[in-house]
Amino acid sequence: MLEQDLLMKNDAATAARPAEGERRGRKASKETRRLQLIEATIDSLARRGYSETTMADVADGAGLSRGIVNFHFESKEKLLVATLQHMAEEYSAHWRGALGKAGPEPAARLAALVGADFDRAICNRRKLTAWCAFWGEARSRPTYQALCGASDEAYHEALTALCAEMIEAGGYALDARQTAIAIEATLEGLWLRLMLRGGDITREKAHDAAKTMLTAFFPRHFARKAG
Amino acid sequence: MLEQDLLMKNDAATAARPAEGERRGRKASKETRRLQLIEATIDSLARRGYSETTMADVADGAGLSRGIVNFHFESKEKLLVATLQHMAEEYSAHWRGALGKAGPEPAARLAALVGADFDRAICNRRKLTAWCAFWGEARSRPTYQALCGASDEAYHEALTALCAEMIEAGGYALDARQTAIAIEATLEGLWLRLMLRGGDITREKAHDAAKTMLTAFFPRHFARKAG
DNA sequence: TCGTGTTTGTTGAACATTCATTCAAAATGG
DNA sequence: CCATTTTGAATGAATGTTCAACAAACACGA
Repeated sequence: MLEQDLLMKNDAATAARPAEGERRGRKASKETRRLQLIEATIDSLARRGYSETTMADVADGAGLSRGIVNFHFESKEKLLVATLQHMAEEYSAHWRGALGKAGPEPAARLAALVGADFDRAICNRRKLTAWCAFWGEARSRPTYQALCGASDEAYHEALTALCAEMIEAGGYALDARQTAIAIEATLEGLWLRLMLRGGDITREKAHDAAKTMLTAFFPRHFARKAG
Repeated sequence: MLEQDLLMKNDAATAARPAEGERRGRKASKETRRLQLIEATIDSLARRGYSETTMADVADGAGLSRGIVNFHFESKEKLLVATLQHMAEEYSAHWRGALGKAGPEPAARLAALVGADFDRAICNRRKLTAWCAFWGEARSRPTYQALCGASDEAYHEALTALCAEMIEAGGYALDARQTAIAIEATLEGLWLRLMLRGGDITREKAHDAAKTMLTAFFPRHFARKAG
């Protein structure tokens, strides 16, 4: 309930905000400060992990005083929920944008969808670590689980539809749903690998592995090239 | 939710009870008690998550007093490291065992390796949740990162070698290393999905998705079948 | 078998620390 | 001058660790 209200507010503010008025009015200031604290929270999650992220560290990271977080967010729990919500919205907007820019060809759209996951803006150590921190706590916190799942719901639909198109167009002997699940799992798994051993594998190599898999599934649409 | 809680409770009860007629109370050997506490730790991680796992909860879960953990393990940190180590060793022994039982055929060995990941003994909610809890903290704790990575090192080697055999035998236009990375990522991603939305997908369906992916990579070795 | 001293394992309360939260007071801006 | 925002110290709760006391197993001589 409350999370939804916050979500609506964020969306409304973002949508209604003119390109000019950044710091005019109390509301804009308030939203700016909230974003600043959310960014500091992501920093802290990435630097210290979930269990060692403290209100004091977030406040320090934002260069503000200790009590400020409880003023803008009611509690630590709500700050973290807002942070996860922010990341989920950013992720969702990102792949939707990538899909919007792609042409009508299913193969190109699929490549765009997969490529979006490896964009610098989304796929960097800071964000991946924060995501993984939330995943680690998701099982025991229904709110996190719902937020992680909600954004993927639409993603799963879009990907399944694309796979179905590809299968029909190319005459592949594949099950669309299972193929979509496998692709999604591979993408998440590659994120996990990038997170757990950033030195071992680069973003580009992970993207290459993802493209290799796409080629394996849809050889008639994607050209095979050496890694 | 309710089912999950019940499942967790059952698991906890199992761990706290004398498993397989092992001796409890005073006569329990040092190693037995350590294992008992490690199991209670996995229970607590699965039930409450990493950040809310406390020494008191572990001790209660094991049916022992508060100070006992600091006697057998020096500190909370060392208890958690020992727990992760225990899980890593169990995982390693499991896939090595599966590989040992498989015949000499590369395809059968590959199927066995992949199938091991979806065995009940390894792939259950309790263990997956505990793994994910550690993953969430791994980035900010080098010790965890090393322990997570160490077990996968050998796995990666074995899988890459198998892929190379398959590629040569079947004349596939694939890069062994990249294929291995993609397969590993898919398996980990499927684990993650099972963890994050256990109600949405079953262990069997995840295994099917993995087999679908194997078939896509090596169509001449694995028969294509629906479902 | 018994008695006795020693080692080992266990308990639970006390302690110190960390941390989220509260709030009165101060600062800021319209 | 009023409403809003920010500060920072105080507060109280939670939690990891320590430790003195206690109990069980053990060793060993009689």
